[in-house]
Amino acid sequence: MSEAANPAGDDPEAYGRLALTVDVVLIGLRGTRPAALLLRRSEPPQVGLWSLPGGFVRIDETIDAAAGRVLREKAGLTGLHLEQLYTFGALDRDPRMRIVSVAYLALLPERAFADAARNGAGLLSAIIDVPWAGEAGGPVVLHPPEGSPEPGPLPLAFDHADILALAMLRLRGKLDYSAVGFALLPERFTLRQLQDVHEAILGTPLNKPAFRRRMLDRGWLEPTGEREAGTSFRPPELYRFRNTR
Amino acid sequence: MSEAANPAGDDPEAYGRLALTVDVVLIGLRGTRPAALLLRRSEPPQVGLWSLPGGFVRIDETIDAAAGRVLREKAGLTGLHLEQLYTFGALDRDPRMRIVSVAYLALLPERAFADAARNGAGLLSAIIDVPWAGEAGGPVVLHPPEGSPEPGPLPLAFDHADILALAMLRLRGKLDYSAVGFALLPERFTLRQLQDVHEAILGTPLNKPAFRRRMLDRGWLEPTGEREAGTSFRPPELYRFRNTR
DNA sequence: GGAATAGTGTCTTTGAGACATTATGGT
DNA sequence: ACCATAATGTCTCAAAGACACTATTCC
Repeated sequence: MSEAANPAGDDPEAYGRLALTVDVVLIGLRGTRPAALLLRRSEPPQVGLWSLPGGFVRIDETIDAAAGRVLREKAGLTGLHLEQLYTFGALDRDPRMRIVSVAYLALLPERAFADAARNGAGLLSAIIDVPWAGEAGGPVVLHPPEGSPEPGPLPLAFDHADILALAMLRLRGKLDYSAVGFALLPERFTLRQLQDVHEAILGTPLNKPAFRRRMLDRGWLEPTGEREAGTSFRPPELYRFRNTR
Repeated sequence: MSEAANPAGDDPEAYGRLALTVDVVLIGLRGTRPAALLLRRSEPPQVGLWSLPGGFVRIDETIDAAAGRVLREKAGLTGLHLEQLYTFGALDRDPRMRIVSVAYLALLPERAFADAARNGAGLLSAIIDVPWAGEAGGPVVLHPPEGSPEPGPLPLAFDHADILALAMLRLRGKLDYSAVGFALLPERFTLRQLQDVHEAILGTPLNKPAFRRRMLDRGWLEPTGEREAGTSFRPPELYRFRNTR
């Protein structure tokens, strides 16, 4: 901020205590559907509801670093696509105290997603159902994975449903002008897998030839010359994401 | 955030003191070029550099409300397009203390922009030159208005050049899939004015028939039936922005 | 050879750019 | 009548959708 006066002079303490946290939306794919990793709250408030992993921002770390730390501590993951989403600052978003939270989006390739769901301290994966035909991006509905004890849609704590909805919207919006799609795939992948990722996030089927043309014309894809093994049909070529820049 | 443990329990004070502010990028048009409203710093640190108007977020107001208050107190403006941009949290962005700042973008129609430049406490308008051919959006250069004492590019304080550059980038990105362009125009305007706005922000000339087709097909424009007065040629029709939703 | 999916060729449709032409108010 | 700009018609071109067809591997 940029007061002409010294901000240490007009004392910020006069404004009262305010805490800053980060909340991280971990998104990956469960087969052909988008999924998120969540924690089930075991303490009040909002016991039993599901929430995003998060933590306080320390005085000696950047907010980006805090998000990275949460990802490491809560999910045991590192080196992933991590981007800032939006900052949520409603007065009553947490009943305990005034908390402003910077939301982040983390994208997990299938392998990391499965690892985190297995090893992460209490992280559970839930299918994300986004019944959104229009641009608005309606309320997000979470379904527990197959064979889970809880049947219905999972209720989210605090304003985390808003955060998750925004994450999906952002993801959808950036999908075809940026390289986010690759962050959900392993290092080598087929064009069909890439198209599956796009279809899962957009929630709509895509035209195959047009999709191939677009992707190949982007110049982001590098053929490896190898082909996928273990198929009972013509094995597709494996591509690699070429990081221009 | 969403600790299973109570966040009041694992004490945020253990993490040290951290201040939260908002900084507002006020953007308008100076004739046919984008311009920003800035303050000249008169106290250390960074005396003489130019900065964005900003202020602390109070314990009892949302961050959106804080941005609105800054706009009102510093520029005497209200009821404008105001949207959150990004949150900046580098450790050394302010030498006095650890400050995390939520940046906002405010769009001013020509009239409000001129009023604020005249009446706002010390606000000065500067032409924004964005030498950005590619998507990256290079460093922003600020030129003082015509006939100003200072000649060269204006230096910005703290990380405000980054914030301004991001604001321009966001504006450019949202220009043709959202209605932000109208926020820089008066209530009634001609298609030529709208095209001028787009050209100023994109920094490139546009094709007239194509632009008209696109805008009219969007369904956002409502002809008023009136025409601009005082022209020495065929007077253009005035349109109004139709707020669907 | 059959099954199944990979990968491509081509026609059509849509939307944008280019450019010229017509329209209209003031002087 | 002339000027200046508004507003539109039309041709071309680029990109996407639709759909059919060929290619390749395993069995």
